[in-house]
Order: sequence, then structure tokens, then C-alpha cells
Amino acid sequence: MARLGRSFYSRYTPDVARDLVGATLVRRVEGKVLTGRVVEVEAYRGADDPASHAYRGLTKRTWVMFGEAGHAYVYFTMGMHYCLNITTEEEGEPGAVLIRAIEPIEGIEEMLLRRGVQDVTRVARGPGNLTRALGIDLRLNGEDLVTSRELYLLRGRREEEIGVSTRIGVSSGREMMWRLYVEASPFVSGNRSHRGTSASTG
DNA sequence: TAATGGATGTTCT
DNA sequence: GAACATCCATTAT
Repeated sequence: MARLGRSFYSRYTPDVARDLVGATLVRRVEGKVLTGRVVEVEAYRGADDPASHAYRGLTKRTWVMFGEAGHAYVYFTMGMHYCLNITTEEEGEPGAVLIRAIEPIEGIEEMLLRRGVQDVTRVARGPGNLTRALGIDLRLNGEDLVTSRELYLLRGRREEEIGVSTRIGVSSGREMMWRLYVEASPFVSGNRSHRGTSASTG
């Protein structure tokens, strides 16, 4: 499998989000290799997206979203959780894709250990759980996934059935159907109320 | 099946 | 000082 390069990320964010579903996320930490298939993502943009951190412009927190595509944007939220995003768009144009869930492939035992749970379908389900399972925190903020040894993405098969819905946990920007997930996957977060319309990819 | 609230801390007004 | 791209257990329907 080939690592995704700069040009993959330097595109319109919802398109990148769609193409990231099915990719393989690789995390190397403390001598362990942890990998998983991306099964759920959300797109966030800039001035045209009130739900985005970058909506109100460049700040000390959001500068990564305005920079070069293909970097990790990690932020701390709700006093407890870290969330992992991958930056998108041309430099200067803010955008990022939030990775919400993966289906664990390699290093499953290590992920279960880090989370303190037994259920594989829940170990990396939801953005906060995912970062905990993979040992991702603010030290990885700004990491370049095109060159990093610790965190990167591999091209995956294109998924057959991809579901589309509004984004979870946001109060504004509800008209944008920018949450994308593998329709049949039990590793996806949310519940029936978060199920949107189904869309096939050719 | 859906709504509620507590833990917890950074960012922005 | 309020809001927040969360999670989970608890409570209400």
C-alpha cells in the first residue's frame, strides 16, 4: 500500500473526507505498530463553515488548519479528549478532516489496553476514544503525515456503501452533510438518529 | 429509543 | 465567564 501524498490532501475538504474513508491509519508509538481502516470522518472548512474552528479566522489554536495540507491538527476538547484531524486545501485556505472512527487491524491488544475496554467495536469509535486508543495527543499537533514515521495514512480500497449525514455534536452548520461513514460498519459511532442518507460510490 | 448531566480544561469574548 | 467538533452512565419516554 502506498502512503497518501501532499496532492491527495490539497483538495476541496469534503472530497478529501470522502476519499479518506477506507484508507489505513498507521500509528507507531513506543515500539508498537497500531493500524486501522478509517470508517468515519467529518469535513470542516473555514469562512463558509460556522461549525469549524477556523470560521472566525486564524488563532493560536487554529493556525495548523491554515497551513500546508497533510498535517495533523490535534486539539483538546471538553476538558478530557483529544481529536485528530488532517489538514486539507491549498496553503492559506483553512480546512481539515476529523477522523471519528477506525476499524482496528494491527495492534488490537495494545489499543484495548490503552482504552481499558474489551470490545473491539468500541475501542476506536468516536474521536476521543480513537486518540486514546492510538496514544495521540498535542505532541502530534502539526505533524506532517507525508513524511512522519509516527503517524501517516495509506491508500485503501474505495468503499462500496458510504453513508452521509450531518455532523455530530455541532450546533451550527447543520445544513452541511459533511459526515461520511461506511454504511455497514459496526465500528462507526453515533446511533440511528445520526443515520443519514445512503450514497453509493461508483 | 431519546434526553440529560457530570467530569474537566482550553479558547475566545 | 460561556462555549465547546466528547463520552458514558443514568433517567425519562
